[in-house]
Amino acid sequence: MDTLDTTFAALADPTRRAILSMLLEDDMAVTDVAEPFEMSLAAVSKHLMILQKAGLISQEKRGRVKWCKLEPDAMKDASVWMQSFGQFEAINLDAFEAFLSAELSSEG
Amino acid sequence: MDTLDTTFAALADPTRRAILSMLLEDDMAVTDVAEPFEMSLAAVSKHLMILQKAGLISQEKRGRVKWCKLEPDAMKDASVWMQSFGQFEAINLDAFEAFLSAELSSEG
DNA sequence: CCCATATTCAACCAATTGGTTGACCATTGC
DNA sequence: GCAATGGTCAACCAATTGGTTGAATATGGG
Repeated sequence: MDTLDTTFAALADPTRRAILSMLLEDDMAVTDVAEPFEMSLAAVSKHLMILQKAGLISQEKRGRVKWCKLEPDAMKDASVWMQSFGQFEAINLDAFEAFLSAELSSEG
Repeated sequence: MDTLDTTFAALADPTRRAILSMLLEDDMAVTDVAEPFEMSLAAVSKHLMILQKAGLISQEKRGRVKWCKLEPDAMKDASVWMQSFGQFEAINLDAFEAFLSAELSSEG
């Protein structure tokens, strides 16, 4: 299972991206995640499954409530992959990292 | 048409990602793009259409040959969107843009 | 215990996706 | 002119996707 496949596929749906944005604020219960969407709870539950399988969220059941938590690290591989394209075409990663450390040290 | 939808969907297929990687090297004719894949030319042609509609490549016909060119800027929105989830020091865009200007000015 | 709440499961459906094949159109070169 | 080359179109197919509904499961509270 290529993780880039599942990551990009998970991100290709606007409902799922909206859910991720919501979770950026705070962890949420499934029912609360579903509330703003004009679709059934079951549909949102499926979206959450897809996000979980992609590793983009984790879910923990406490009592009868299942809490959803953003797992932003799961975006890293996809982000790095994209980085080799884009306006990053000419990027020299080593140089960029050196630049970043220079920035950090000068910012004190 | 949400461009994030089409961008992420386009990137969710391994064949299309492979094509983009190939085009990173150089512009290519449709037939040459198709050559390494174990699928019909028509199938690859469809993939190229999807990439083009997502803006990730452009295609220009010269004679009977259609040339495919990577259009990396089309990844920018998606990249920025992902970046809002943080954690990725390495692709901090502000820093990256500063890096690019520094690169440009030093290259003369 | 019993009801309400929280969530998933299962069956189903329409639309989309990723592939095939064969016909078709455009261009090039002998 | 005509055959070969480059590429798309159209019809088709199986698998997947994103949604529905109704039933099922688990938990919590009076």
